[in-house]
Amino acid sequence: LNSLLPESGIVADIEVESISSSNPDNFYELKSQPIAVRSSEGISLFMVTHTPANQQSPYQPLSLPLASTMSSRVLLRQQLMRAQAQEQERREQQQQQQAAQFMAERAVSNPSSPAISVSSPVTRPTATQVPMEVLKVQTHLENPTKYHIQQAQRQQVKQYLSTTLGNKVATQALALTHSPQSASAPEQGHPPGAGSTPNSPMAMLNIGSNSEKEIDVIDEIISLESSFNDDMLGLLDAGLLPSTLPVSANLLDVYTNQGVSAPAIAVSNSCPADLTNIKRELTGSVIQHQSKQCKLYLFHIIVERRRRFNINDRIKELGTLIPKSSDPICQWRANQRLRGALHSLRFIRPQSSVAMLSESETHWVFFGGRGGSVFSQELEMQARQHGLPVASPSGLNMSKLAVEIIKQESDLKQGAIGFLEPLAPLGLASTTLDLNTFNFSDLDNPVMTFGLGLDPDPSIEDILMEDTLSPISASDPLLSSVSPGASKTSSRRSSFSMEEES
Amino acid sequence: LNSLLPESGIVADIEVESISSSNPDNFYELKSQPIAVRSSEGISLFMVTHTPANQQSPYQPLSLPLASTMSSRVLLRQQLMRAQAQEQERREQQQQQQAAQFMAERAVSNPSSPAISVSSPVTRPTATQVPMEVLKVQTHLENPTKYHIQQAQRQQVKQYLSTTLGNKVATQALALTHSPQSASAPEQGHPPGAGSTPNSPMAMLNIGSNSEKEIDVIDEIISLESSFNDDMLGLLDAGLLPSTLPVSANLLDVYTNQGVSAPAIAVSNSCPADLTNIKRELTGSVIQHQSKQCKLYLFHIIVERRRRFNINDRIKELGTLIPKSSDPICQWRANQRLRGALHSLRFIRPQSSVAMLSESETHWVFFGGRGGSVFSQELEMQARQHGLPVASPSGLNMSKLAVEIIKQESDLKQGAIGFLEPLAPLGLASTTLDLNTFNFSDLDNPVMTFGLGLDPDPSIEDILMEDTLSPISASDPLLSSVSPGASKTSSRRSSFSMEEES
DNA sequence: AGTATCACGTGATACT
DNA sequence: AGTATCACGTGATACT
Repeated sequence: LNSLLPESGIVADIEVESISSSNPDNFYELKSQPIAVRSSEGISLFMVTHTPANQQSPYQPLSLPLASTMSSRVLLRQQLMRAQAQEQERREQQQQQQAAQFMAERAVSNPSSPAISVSSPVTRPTATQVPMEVLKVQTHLENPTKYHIQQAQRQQVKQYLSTTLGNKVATQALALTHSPQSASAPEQGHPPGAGSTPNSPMAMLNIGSNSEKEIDVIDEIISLESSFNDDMLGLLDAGLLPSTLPVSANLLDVYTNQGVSAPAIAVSNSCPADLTNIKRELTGSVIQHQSKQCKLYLFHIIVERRRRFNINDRIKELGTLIPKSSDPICQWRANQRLRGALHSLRFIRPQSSVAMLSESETHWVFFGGRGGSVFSQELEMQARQHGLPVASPSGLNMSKLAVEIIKQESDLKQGAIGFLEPLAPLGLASTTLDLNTFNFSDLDNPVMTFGLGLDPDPSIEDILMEDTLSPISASDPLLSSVSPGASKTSSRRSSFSMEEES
Repeated sequence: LNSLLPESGIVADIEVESISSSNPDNFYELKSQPIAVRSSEGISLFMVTHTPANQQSPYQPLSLPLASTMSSRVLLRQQLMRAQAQEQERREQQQQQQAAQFMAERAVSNPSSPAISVSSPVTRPTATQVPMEVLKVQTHLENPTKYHIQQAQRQQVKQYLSTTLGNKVATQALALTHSPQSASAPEQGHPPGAGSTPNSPMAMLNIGSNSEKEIDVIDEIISLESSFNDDMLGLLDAGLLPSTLPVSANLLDVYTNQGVSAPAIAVSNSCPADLTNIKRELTGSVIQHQSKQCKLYLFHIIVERRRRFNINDRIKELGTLIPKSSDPICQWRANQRLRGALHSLRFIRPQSSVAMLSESETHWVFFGGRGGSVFSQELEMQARQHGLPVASPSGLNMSKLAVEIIKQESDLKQGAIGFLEPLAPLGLASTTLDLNTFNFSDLDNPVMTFGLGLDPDPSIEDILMEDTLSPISASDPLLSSVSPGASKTSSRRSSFSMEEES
């Protein structure tokens, strides 16, 4: 049985592939596969390893006559897809054999036997063969994308199938893919996603926790990963690389900001499993086609994918930091997350103008505080009581973030004057302002202004709800010619400054 | 002369094209053009307007035999490029004629006559023909991308050339492209970017300020924009569409958040000019090839482009809100901007745990404040003075963001207790804490804990400098097989929790 | 050459 | 059908 493990691991992967490929709302990685399967009879492009010295592209495009209008990466991709298709066909045959073998060996207690139907990609089995509970996903992501959910579904189906076909396969697949269910015992055979600490962020930390037990499984991982590498080719079938465990540990570090910070906040995780998965898909079948270009090509894809994940995870994390609106839909989109973060940062800290002011010649004292809050209301009231000049530009009302006090003389009278807490990170905080004892008349020639180009301060609720960022519509000038009959009326009011022309 | 204007506008555009295409570090839009020019002798694909009922793609791919492995959009793009190439050739001939005409009409006072060399794309003129001052860019973007700078360069070169060839062309080009120099009089003929309020954000508001004078120029814009539209085909050469000015006004509104907020902060502007430019490039030459698919195709490109710009602009804006590090390089990358924003938001507002706590059964009082600041130090000192239990988990020291006080009884003794300013936006602020009068012994059974899953609080300087986000390197597990001989030693220390297995 | 960044166009998909 | 969103792979490019 142990000798079958490498193959059985691949079989489990393929089974999920064939399930979801027959599913009408299937998944990203599949989009290239129907083409790839057919490409064996269509156009056939082979990679030329002795490329000419065309230095324009870093990937050194092939010099086939057809390639004059096609990029080198297109060729590389086609070639990868073709190799994948062949590999897929080969493994499908193997899998059918093996599925039959399993069925013969074990008495099948489950009447909806998934192992059979799954192995035939021609029919449309989907939900009828796999119980619906398996497709229910519990994730610790706050706003999971459909992408994420589908990935979780894939893994759950994978585990479900593996509990039927064999436990070793299951643990292998889960040790790779960060599934929270890897902590719950897979031997029980019940569909996952039922209980077992679903939302706990600690679930993420269980990755590879059982890895000591799965040396044989890790061997397969190594073979898949190192099949991608020229220099490790000699070790491919040996299965005794010593640096396996640190590699798995690193995979955790990467997605938790190296453990330095934020253990409780949603660890960046939108698609970490896919990185490994897709790499396996990309690399598992091209062992025999390795070259320098191919390596660069795959490296670039992986690196760029990682960059995207980093950015997206950070945007999602920003979404968790801004105050929640009543409508959860508002935080799903990246633009709205960023918008909320911008607003939150803006009314708390008066951004660049502070740094600018602190470096200027005149002595500025800047009181930060949120408009509408106790501080700014109090400051405004005191300012008015003392008859200070209050500049309130049109469109800006008194509920502003910042209150500036310009003192014409060089220094302030000693007292409890200083910067409020929000300015502390700028290194500008000295003492805490005590409103009870502070008196504006202690300053010589104070001048108080409001606004200074800061935002008006509607409630954060309004900011998140209203769409201040001009959703693309027919009134958009860029699209007005595309979608006719719009923006004729409402947008005319917005005037630009005509007074500028000299 | 007036009848020549539409052509001269195109000529100015082409001149910049040919300059930058001969420049080794040239520009994005050019990448497709060498192929397009050559495609007239290479593969020739024609668009079939009576597409079959292949409903898989929303763009209805063509049913050519070759198209089986190629996507519909690839075909659309190739066809667009081909049309562009033909248009380009036609305009180049026209331009050469016109340049000669201009040279014959006027005495050329400038010895480095750019009009001639520029019109021949074969040679390598670049900096020798155009004075270096023209290539110096002054932008109001705080962290301009190279993309932005090159765009500004293009426009400055465009204006420089137009001051030699004719003023009308200059004003037309600038009215389209948001250049800050549009306010300074282009008639003076000196290279732009010298003085004239370079960094003022008000410069952005001058877009289209001279538009009243340029009705004839706007005609050309209309013809370019509406050539993209089926329904406006009848008006194409008429040049009397009434809704022109609102469209230009809208273009401003779109990129200033509809004028509601943030007039002084860097208005989102990374590439607004390009939207118009590229659309002109895309559409100017495909007048005769319009169809439903083509419209959808271009619409999708524009919409997606806009989404990208929105996200990027917001990320850039976030970069202006976080405290400046001494090294300006740190803020250039999107990931670091987001990282800084995350950190800034995190230590000011204790994110979701606050909302969670406020809704819980037990009564929590939460004091926000930055670690190391006066408040938290003071709170810590007082807590220790009163012998309160202080929980300080390993790895977390006292300079933490949050200080929690759990009161076991239902309500607090009345006093000056409340939430600090940073929590006001959550609606949790009641009164201001006065440290001078507040006494911890006023609370019944207070328990003080630090941490609560909040970040350790290094200085913002450290956060921005250090790369806590695991830059992609050879030690990356995903890449370890690609780049051999790394991550053997250092990453082994990071352990995962082995205690989980039951 | 290794390790990144960015803008881009593309296909799939969601919500009216 | 109109108007969006997202993840993706790709080419160009930057910095060692």
